[in-house]
Amino acid sequence: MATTRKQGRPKSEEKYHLILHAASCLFLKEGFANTSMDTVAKASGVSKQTVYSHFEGKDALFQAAISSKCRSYQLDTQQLIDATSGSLSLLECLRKVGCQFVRLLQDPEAIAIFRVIIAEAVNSLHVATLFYQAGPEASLSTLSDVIEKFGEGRLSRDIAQQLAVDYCALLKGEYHTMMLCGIQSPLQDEAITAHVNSAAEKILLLFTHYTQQHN
Amino acid sequence: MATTRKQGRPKSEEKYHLILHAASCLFLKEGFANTSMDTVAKASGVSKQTVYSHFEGKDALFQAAISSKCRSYQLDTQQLIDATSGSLSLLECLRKVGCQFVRLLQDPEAIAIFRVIIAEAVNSLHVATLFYQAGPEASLSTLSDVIEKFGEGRLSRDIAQQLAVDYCALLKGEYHTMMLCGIQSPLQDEAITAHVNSAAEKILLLFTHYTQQHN
DNA sequence: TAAATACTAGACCGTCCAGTTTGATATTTA
DNA sequence: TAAATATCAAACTGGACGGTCTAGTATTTA
Repeated sequence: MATTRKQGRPKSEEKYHLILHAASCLFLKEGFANTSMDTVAKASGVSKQTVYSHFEGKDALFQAAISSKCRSYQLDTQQLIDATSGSLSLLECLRKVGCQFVRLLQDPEAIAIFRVIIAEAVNSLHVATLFYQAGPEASLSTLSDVIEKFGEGRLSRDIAQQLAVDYCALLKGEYHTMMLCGIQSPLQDEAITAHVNSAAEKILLLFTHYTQQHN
Repeated sequence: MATTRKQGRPKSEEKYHLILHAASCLFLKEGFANTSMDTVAKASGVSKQTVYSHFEGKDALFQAAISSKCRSYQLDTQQLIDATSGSLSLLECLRKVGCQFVRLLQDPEAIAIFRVIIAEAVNSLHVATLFYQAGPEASLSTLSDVIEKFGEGRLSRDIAQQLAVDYCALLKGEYHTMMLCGIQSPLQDEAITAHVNSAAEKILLLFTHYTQQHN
């Protein structure tokens, strides 16, 4: 019944996206409480009633906005898989994925999403879950796959996963917390490279330690 | 002029603390936006006017409340210093401080502080800075001292600090983010021990690696 | 064309809330 | 006692905001 035509003027898909886009920006910039439905309507160039015709209420709009943002914030999985199939060493591979990961962590918009999610976690556990699965969990699982692949059987799935978590943790370091608190600005490219290299070497050390133990 | 007596009835110190305590609880439980001055007054058993006589406004009250909470959330530095002076090995010492640290990270109230700080970071950068210095930064510096002491000169201050950051990062792992997002409940004691042991061993591995390089 | 639905602009409602004001009472010092 | 300040209870102000309603216009299908 996907083709069932409804009578009357159809809802404008364009307006739907205009609203969603404006809402995303506002929620991320101002937070949930400080964003009013009137402002959203004004910012999307649409009447307030139209906002309510596309979304049930403020909560629904928030959920839709965050969900849409989550979709655009993920590691470039395909590129990483390609990398592992190539001739890269584990260290080079870790560097590559580490850089992507740090860039993601540093992105002001990603930080803004984190902030708003954490702020509303108590009231919108569902949204927080959505975010976590689409974001951190997905990234971790990608990274975990990469590491396991390099283990070539000498590494149990568990250990690979643990190493992935450790690598992410080292990459975050103190920067992530500081950025969430707003007391650290994004790193320069050189600083990122240095930080990633240092973390990657440490993980490599752990990796070789665990693979040797298994011989 | 600290002893200058003012005329008239003096402000009640007890009421000041009642207000501060009630405000802390409410801000942590409900967040800044969802806590009203009327509620604070009611919860402290005091008239609204009295609240405004002790604190300039909502912002000032928030800052005072968070500051007071920060003071009560720090690693037990003295105990840790004692530990390093004793006969504990580095591994045992790392375990000890790691357990304290993880317990701190898991404390629901500490999580609540983090949440409210992150949520208000944009509007109250000053409070966020206060919090970060009194909390994470102080912990890190303590831990860093401990590690440096065990290095016995074979470890530069920089490397010790880096190891401290790494250890904290490993201890946080994914748990901290998940707890901030509200999708992870505190670990049981056994799980904490296991997690801490695993992280401590990894840091020990890095520690010996760095100290050997320096020989 | 007629029915149905989307959309607009703006008024409107009820609620919540930070902060002020008022007028009375309590406590402290001079 | 008198002046000064704190405290209380409660009303009040001014504004923001989520959500609804209205009345008129636009668009689409039958």
